[in-house]
Amino acid sequence: MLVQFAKVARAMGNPHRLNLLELLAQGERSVEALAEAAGLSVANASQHLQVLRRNGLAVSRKRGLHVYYRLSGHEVPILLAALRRTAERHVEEIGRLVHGYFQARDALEPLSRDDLVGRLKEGSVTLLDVRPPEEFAAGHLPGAVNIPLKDLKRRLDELPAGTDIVAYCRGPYCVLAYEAVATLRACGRRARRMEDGFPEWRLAGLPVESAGGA
Amino acid sequence: MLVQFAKVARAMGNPHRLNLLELLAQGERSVEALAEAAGLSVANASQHLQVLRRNGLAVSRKRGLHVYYRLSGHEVPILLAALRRTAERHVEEIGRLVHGYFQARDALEPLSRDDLVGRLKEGSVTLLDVRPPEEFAAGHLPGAVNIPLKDLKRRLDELPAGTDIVAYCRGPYCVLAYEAVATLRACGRRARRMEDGFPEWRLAGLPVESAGGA
DNA sequence: CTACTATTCAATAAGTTTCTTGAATAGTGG
DNA sequence: CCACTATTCAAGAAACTTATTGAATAGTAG
Repeated sequence: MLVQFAKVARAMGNPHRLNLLELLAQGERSVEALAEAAGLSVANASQHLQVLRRNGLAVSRKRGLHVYYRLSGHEVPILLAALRRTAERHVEEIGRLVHGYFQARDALEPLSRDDLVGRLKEGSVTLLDVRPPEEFAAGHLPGAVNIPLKDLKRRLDELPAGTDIVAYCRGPYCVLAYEAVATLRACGRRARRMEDGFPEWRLAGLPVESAGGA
Repeated sequence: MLVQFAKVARAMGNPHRLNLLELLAQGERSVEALAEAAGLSVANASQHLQVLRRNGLAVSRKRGLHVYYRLSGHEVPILLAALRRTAERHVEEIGRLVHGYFQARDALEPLSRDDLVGRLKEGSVTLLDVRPPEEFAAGHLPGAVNIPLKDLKRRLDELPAGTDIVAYCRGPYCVLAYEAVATLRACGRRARRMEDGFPEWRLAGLPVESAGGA
């Protein structure tokens, strides 16, 4: 029994595979797209993905030429979150990183999911998704505007002037939203970041919109 | 960042270390005791424990000649539980085991923690802890009687005759309570098992009694 | 100070993981 | 059926993990 559990843990015990899992948490993608996004050779990405599949963390389906991978179920992001939380709390090396780089930016007034839901109902905020368009297309928060971080300065006028802006990205270890809020404030806008990212939102069972219409 | 997370995952990626973690979830213990319980040489156990410590999963303190290890915090059992749940759901090999050996025994009427709390208030059950005395001493459910599985037949008369017996052990993957219920029923007693074990009970913040008086 | 114990350290041999490379497979469009 | 593409497979070199051994360290009791 423990041997099997250890195999699953070991499947997560490689940074590239963790990276692939976080990418898969954004939605289904082909091997090629994943390899590209993770900065791996296709053969290598394929091998890592097979490890994830063999250990029940991901599943794949073939559609035409492409093989699409996705996470095998809801438990996987929960497991990833538990791993993050444990690692964060206990490894000093990580502790220093989190409380240096990230906590320095905590002044950016994180807004919890619940608070955000309330403010969206009031209509008092503009929701900004700063992830790349592919990820936005795969799924996003209802009503969100997509401006990838790198285009933000250029496309600033697409954001209504009067309202507060709430930015979100991939999750607690993604820096996109932090950068976006910093940028927006530098441009004189009132901006905050959402505490979590898209995967956590979906995980919480909250409504999601996607490009395909579904 | 991902590199650090991967290290933590990898620290759990060995069956002996998972076993040590489950033992540590029972309470603090010396290297020697852990080595003995896990069936490892002392040097080997020491090395595995150091891996756990280096990755923030366990901490140690020296008291006299002995070094005592324990889990580093609440997040660790949560992480272990998440790992179990994921592995259980998705690895077919485990699936077969769970639905063979364990589910065959599911007729042993598992009682949830909440139901148990209710029945304890009514006073309609005898609570039986079938773990070894050391683990019982380190902490147990309030009011529980400790009869290790191997002594159960011999000490049957210590259990009051009229009431239902609810047996518990180390947790969902521990077989002690299953065996105990089977044994008790074979002896004509009305017995059920508690769904989880002692670590889960403590994790849920429910009251715990221990030998030292604390 | 000496004998003794619990734990850790260091070295090594066997096994596993990882990345790279190039070839094999399977599905598509003409 | 052919050329083409996406993915997987296979083999090999380098880097890591693991269990075992025996020696080193640090604390206790006499």
